[in-house]
Amino acid sequence: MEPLAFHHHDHSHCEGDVMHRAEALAKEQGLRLTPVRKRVLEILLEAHKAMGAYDVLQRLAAEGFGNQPPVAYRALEFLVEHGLAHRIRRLNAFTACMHPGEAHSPAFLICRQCDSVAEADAAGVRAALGASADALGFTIERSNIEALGLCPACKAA
Amino acid sequence: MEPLAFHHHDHSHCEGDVMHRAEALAKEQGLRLTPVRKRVLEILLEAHKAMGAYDVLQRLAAEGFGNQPPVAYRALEFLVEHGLAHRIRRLNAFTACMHPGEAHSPAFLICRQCDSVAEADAAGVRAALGASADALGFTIERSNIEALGLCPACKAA
DNA sequence: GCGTATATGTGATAATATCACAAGTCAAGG
DNA sequence: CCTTGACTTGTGATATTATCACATATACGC
Ligand SMILES: [Zn+2]
Ligand SMILES: [Zn+2]
Ligand SMILES: [Zn+2]
Ligand SMILES: [Zn+2]
Repeated sequence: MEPLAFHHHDHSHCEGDVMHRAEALAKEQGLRLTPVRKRVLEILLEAHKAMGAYDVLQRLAAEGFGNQPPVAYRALEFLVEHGLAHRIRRLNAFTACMHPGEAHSPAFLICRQCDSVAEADAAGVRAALGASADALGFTIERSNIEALGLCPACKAA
Repeated sequence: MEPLAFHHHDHSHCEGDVMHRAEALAKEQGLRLTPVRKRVLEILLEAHKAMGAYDVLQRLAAEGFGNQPPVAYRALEFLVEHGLAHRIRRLNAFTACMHPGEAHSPAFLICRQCDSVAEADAAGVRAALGASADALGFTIERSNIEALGLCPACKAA
């Protein structure tokens, strides 16, 4: 898992690459990556940052899709459900997954200055959390791990 | 840090105990634990689970306090700000801190069945998260760590 | 093609959160 | 005592986020 967000990279390439993997994944798992869903994923990838459902909706409406909230929420829900996007609760927002297919429950690093969001490796974090939960007899099914702070770029400035 | 929530305990005692510590803490730090703020903390302690701002507001209104959202939100914000309560983003809700004073950035274990919320020790989790962030040059200022799953009681049933 | 499950469009509404401004409280300092 | 300024609360309005209900359309298995 590479930490794309905080390093310079050919973004158009990363867009295409992730999109390509997402489509392959959908085919492989028999998911229906319909036009709306695909477009929402593209929008998230283009933005390369967390977007609110209504921001996404605005883009969709401008392109001739429905303009009611459920249109955006349903597509986003689908993407999150199938690991193609993530929900950032701290921001009431969504972001494309940069590592579709690689089973992961990432941690999110959110820059309070520039609003960029990076997926960090959370294997160690999950292990520690699991240990704490075990000690209490609690069984974890899902988890949200989000950190707010300053990204390298904003720290420099 | 004891995991109160998932074990039987004399709840009225725990209420009084935590409240007592919170008041001592407020005095010590020159915080103004006004009637509304104190009452909100009591309400959260009585409930012993996460409550939405509007649930709290309803209780306040019934007791003669203001009945507009800012009344609840301001008190809750104050409590969170000063470590007397926590915000559970996954639930859009708030819960009293069971360990006021003890500096901690806890992890929350949320039962999807009975909605109980426990604060788990997150020292190890924070360390792991910090390491992941360091590797990306990201500086963490705050973090939310929330896990959804089944508590011991609901697992048994 | 037909029937069924799934997906989308659309209007309405619910739930959550913030803004703006007036009025009240409180603790110094003069 | 009175003024002043910081903080707190009350209140109405509004913004933002999310879901419901139901009709229509599309895709898929047969
Ligand atoms: Zn991801
Ligand atoms: Zn930044
Ligand atoms: Zn706590
Ligand atoms: Zn439970």
